[in-house]
Amino acid sequence: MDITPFVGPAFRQLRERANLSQEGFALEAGLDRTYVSGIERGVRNPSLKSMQRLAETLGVSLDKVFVLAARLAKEQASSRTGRQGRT
Amino acid sequence: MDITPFVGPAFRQLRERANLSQEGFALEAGLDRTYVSGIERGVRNPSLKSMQRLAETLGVSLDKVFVLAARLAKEQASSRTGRQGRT
DNA sequence: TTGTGACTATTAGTCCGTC
DNA sequence: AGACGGACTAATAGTCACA
Repeated sequence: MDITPFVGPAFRQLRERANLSQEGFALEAGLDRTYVSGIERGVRNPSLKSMQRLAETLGVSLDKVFVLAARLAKEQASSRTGRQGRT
Repeated sequence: MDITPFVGPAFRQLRERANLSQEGFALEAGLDRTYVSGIERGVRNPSLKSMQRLAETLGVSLDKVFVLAARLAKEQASSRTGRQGRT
């Protein structure tokens, strides 16, 4: 299962949970706002270190981001087959 | 916690568990052997897609690689404090 | 069977802006 | 507040000869 399209959305969800704007988030992480935008939309292919920086800024361990991404991937897969995910 | 130095070793551990040589593994993944070597040793900073490709070749989801990496990071941290990890 | 330095082509990541 | 584009520089992808 390819979870790469869901890593960006996972970051976005965590950022929104933390009540950060994209720009504020990017600034804190020391990255460009347009780049973070691209990552969240899944159109960029970030490096390991970039993702680590983003995770660190959000105060979560990187593996949790990927676990969330995997969950999002499964939710979308099951929504297409009508199966119910975590409520 | 920065788990980036443990992502490469996590890949290595999974590869060895699968009884693959670095060369055979690289070949299957369609990558250069020396490139895989660099990733496993943690001297490379691979992109999300590169890691996805490696995980796919190993037949595991990417989040599991990161969970393993996080476990390795914790094990090393606790080994320095004398605490015992998973046996 | 793997590690390493050096290399080029490609992409990550920045900075300017508009919508 | 965020999507999106162009042009740019720094870093990575991917390869090789050799240890």
